[in-house]
Amino acid sequence: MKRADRLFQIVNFLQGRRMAVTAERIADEFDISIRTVYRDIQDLIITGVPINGEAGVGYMLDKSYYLPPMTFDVEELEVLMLGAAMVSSWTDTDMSVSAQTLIRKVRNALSERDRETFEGIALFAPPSRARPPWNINFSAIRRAVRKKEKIHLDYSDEQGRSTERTIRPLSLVFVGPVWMMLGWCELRKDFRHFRLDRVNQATFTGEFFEDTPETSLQTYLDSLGYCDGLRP
Amino acid sequence: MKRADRLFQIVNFLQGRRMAVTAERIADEFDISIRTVYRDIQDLIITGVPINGEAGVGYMLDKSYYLPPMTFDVEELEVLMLGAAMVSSWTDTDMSVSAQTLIRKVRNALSERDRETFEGIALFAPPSRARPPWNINFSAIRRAVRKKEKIHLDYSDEQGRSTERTIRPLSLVFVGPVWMMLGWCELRKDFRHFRLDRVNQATFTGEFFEDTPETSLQTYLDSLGYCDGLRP
DNA sequence: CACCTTACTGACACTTTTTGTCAGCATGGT
DNA sequence: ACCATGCTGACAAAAAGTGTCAGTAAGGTG
Repeated sequence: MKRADRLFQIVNFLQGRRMAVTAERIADEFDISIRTVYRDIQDLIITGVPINGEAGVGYMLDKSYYLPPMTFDVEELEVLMLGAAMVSSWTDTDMSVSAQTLIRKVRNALSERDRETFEGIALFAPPSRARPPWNINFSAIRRAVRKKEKIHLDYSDEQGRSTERTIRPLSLVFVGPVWMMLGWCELRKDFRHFRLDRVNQATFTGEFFEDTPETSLQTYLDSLGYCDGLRP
Repeated sequence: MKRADRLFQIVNFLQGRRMAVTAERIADEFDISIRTVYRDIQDLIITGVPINGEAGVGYMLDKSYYLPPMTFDVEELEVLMLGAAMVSSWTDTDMSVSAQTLIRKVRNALSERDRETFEGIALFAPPSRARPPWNINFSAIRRAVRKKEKIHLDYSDEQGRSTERTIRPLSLVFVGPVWMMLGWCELRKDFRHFRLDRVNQATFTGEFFEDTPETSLQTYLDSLGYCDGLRP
């Protein structure tokens, strides 16, 4: 079991470094010889962990997230499947594709018999009627949230008046059939939310922001007393 | 690597048998000695796989689903988190709890740095307004779908007329803010769907059904030309 | 180009882990 | 009481993992 453990740890070690790591560094870390590192890495790759090695550089893990072996009960796995199906129905094409991939991956990991259990638990009528169409890239917004990149918005308010402002995107909020972006508005100096279907144009500024005590998502949540576990 | 592989396979082997399996049976299957089986099982348990052994009986895996180590890209993991959050907001309490558990499990499995990436991607306003409340147990219906147990329904149709019928539950369908149950109606001898918020009473009959070519979910889907990947 | 760094491979002796065998105890079911 | 089975300890044999060394290939840099 010693080796198996080490293999997990190596993945963990590689994960969360944006620079390449040399075999020597790994050997030092785990107190093993470089030769053994090469052997370990090879076995990891065989197992399907997406590690890339380059001579003269080192090792890098593909920007991917490694989950160790886990067990779920029926309900949890059902949530996973249901959730992915819902996402597939209610977001944009890019994400829908990812949702399908996720579902396929997980299904394939189950034994034949278990797969049947999750057959047809839930279907989703496409929300084409109810959902107002938006014309900005959903995926791009999620990326901006992750990277904390400011967005310049051309937005129509309830009265149809068009305004422009720069906001710090903090989160996406799904309220009915409508997606909204929650952000800190630099114009109003306050939290605001923007319906995606009312955004005329979104420009990604390439400017990044840091959370401050006044502008952080946490602050907003606290101000709502939003502690009921609805946060992902 | 041989042993690590076998450990996975043993879990796979245990999974999907409702009767207990003896160590001897496992030893035969993998062509190893019984002693080794005991050692393997112990290591699996240490790793967290929920295996129960009883003297005089054999081994049983808790009704749980084991996922081998997997890698996801950002998008896929985001779908998982988003989906679970959506399920948490839009289904009943039981399932909401499972959704929270799922989210917690996955978050814990990620490295500290990665966790931040998935902070606050999406929030969900509780759908209390839009969603008509239902008074039957969502979880129980899902169980009936899984077990293929007939349900006796007291249902109010669009005109408010109350009818009773026995149906074979096939799937749950989420159409807007509304959940519906898709089933084969034994009264009408056809597929029908029933809004959960219009169900007055549901009785689980304890009677089970087998899919037939005429009454299967697949048949229904085929009749719709429903092949756009929206199925979980 | 020369030179350095690093990934990668093969071979072989050495070390550690895994395995099978055997012997015995504990427990659940009949 | 008896059987089937889980579970543990000990020890030698088998297998897998490891370090060392020697060498090749592929990036990067001056």
